[in-house]
Amino acid sequence: MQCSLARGLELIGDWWSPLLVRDLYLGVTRFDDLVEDLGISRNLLTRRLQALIRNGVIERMAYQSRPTRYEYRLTEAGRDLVPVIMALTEWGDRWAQPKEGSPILFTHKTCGHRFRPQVTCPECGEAIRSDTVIARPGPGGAAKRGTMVVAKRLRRA
Amino acid sequence: MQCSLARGLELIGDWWSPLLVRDLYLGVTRFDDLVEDLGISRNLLTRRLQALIRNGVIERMAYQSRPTRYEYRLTEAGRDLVPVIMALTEWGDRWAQPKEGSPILFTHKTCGHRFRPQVTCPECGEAIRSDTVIARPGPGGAAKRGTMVVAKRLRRA
DNA sequence: CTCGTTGGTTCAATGATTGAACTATAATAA
DNA sequence: TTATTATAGTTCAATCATTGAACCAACGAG
Repeated sequence: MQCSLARGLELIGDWWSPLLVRDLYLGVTRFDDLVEDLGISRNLLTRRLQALIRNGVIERMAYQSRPTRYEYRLTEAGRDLVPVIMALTEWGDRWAQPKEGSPILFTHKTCGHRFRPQVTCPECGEAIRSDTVIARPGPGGAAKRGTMVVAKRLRRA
Repeated sequence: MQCSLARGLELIGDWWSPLLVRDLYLGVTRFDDLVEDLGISRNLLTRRLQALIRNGVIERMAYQSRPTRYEYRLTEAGRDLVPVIMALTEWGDRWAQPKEGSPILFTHKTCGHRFRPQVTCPECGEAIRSDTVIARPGPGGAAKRGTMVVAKRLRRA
């Protein structure tokens, strides 16, 4: 597919990948811990980890030898994905919150405040909303699968 | 599952839902247009749309009668998801870009600038990074499926 | 020399997804 | 009148992904 979203989803667009990235970020980095934490079946975990490695989001490293044991780490691309996942978590928190309250809270080291992640425009610093953004086709925009109708419509608008 | 991310993913955590939300946002709102644009099979589109309606992300509205024809619209929850999807698109653009360049560009109506969506801390306005955030369990944090190990680890840290 | 720990693999059963063909309603054109 | 087109789906068989449970292998500790 042509669009950045679809290509992003090709890398991490299944049910488990975002949860795996979150767990690795939070320090749950070993096979058996991931199985226990997420309740994912072991063979699927193997496949998902391999796919994420292929896609450059995580890497597998030995943390000891004799016997060799491995853990999984986020790559730069993986770490770069973490804020996006936090924004999604925040959305989940707003629209699908359990009665007990937020299961997770974020604190920003830099400023020391507890905060809720927000997607903003870096030019003016304001939070963006669906009705304050105009989307237009870029140099790579084409009418392929995933943007057949969208590409036409963006060009018209 | 307990965590906000997992509950968010329960609402839109499959391959097609983010693409559907994006298309609805961009004005591709009709069944046949969605099929054409995304190349999704028709029966699956039916099921995904129904699921998104059940989950409160979109709604189905007649846009004409004789014959009655329907289109799909984002609800408030759906519109609130759009910035998150833009952030994910931006990530896809950074890490899985095609040689042709960005397929899509965003302009902020409010300030008039072309921009790349960024996830920030609203307290200090800075972009957040995986290493400048501390995650801690909130009032609803519990050691259930999806946070078995994570909950323990967060409490310790 | 057996047990526990870690990091997997294998396999059968189930569920999701695909692709193609088909249906229904009404407006419009010949 | 009848044929055609547009929209919004449904149905069905085949394939693919996911689940759950059991099994395997390397090594260290008791």
